[in-house]
Amino acid sequence: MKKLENLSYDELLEEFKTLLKKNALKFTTQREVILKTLYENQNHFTPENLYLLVKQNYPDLNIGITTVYRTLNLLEENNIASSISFGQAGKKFELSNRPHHDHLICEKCGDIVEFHNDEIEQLQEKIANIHNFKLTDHLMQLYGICQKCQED
Amino acid sequence: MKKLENLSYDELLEEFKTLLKKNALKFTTQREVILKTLYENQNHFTPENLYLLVKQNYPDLNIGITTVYRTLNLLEENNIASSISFGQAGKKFELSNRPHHDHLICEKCGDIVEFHNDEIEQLQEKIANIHNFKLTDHLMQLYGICQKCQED
DNA sequence: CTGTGTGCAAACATTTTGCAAGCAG
DNA sequence: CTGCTTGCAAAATGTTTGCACACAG
Repeated sequence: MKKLENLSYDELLEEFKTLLKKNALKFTTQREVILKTLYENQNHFTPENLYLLVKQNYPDLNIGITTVYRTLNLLEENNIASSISFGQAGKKFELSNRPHHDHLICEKCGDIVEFHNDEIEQLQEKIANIHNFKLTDHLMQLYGICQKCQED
Repeated sequence: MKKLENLSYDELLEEFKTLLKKNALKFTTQREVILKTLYENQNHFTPENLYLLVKQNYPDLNIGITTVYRTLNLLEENNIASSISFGQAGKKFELSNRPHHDHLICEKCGDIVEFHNDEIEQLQEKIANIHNFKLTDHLMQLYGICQKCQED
């Protein structure tokens, strides 16, 4: 699997075009706009949110939410985007070009600190191997009280 | 928050009854049967799966899936059960009386393997310390493809 | 030109809500 | 008795599919 971390928009776009060509799929305005919107707003989007933002930013392009779903699934299947599940609240998607990180979350003030720890990631691989899983992703969130809130 | 790890069924039931009494809620056959079925099948259930199993095990009790949803939410709100999200595939629930563990989840078939790794938990503590957080909890889910699905 | 992509509406799947009847306390 | 609880049906929510027209290659 190709590593997409830290790609610029143009590089990401090339990646997307290559993938489309390889599968005899077509490069359309809708697909381009969705990728661009995801890139320009380094955020986690629900399909609905993304749909509304695209509609707002490109009012002349009469995009349908169906296309947003189809494109997000296409991007995810090809590892250009990834999603996190939220129960019946649905999924949130983000591009795969950001460096990997996990979250340390303060339960009192909601502050989020990003961190990365290779040692843990290696142990996670090891655990997956033991169970014969091919690891594709992980979610690690540590909950606690930050220093500031401990002092209050 | 009360610690429910390793409680027997009777203790769990007492916990549940106390909770119901405290909130002027009623102890019904349906609620008892749902708790019991969760306990006797130390498994992760979707509401649908649990509903079908209860129907099968108690054919005389004409239970509705609505009640299963309502009871699972009640149990979760009161920390007697907890759930994991699966995008549009919904949630899976398990009782909270079991020793701490994390989850390895197959993205294709939804199968869940439990694991526990002290080394990782110690590293998590260390990370929290570096950022001056007092750790209270964590969520760690590894996503991958299980051996069976890799073969397909 | 050919066949993929699109938007729309309808279908689906999962979960929640409104309601009248049932039953625990 | 009182009012919480239940099952049913309908609604709500989120996502996918069928179709005829549009358009990229």
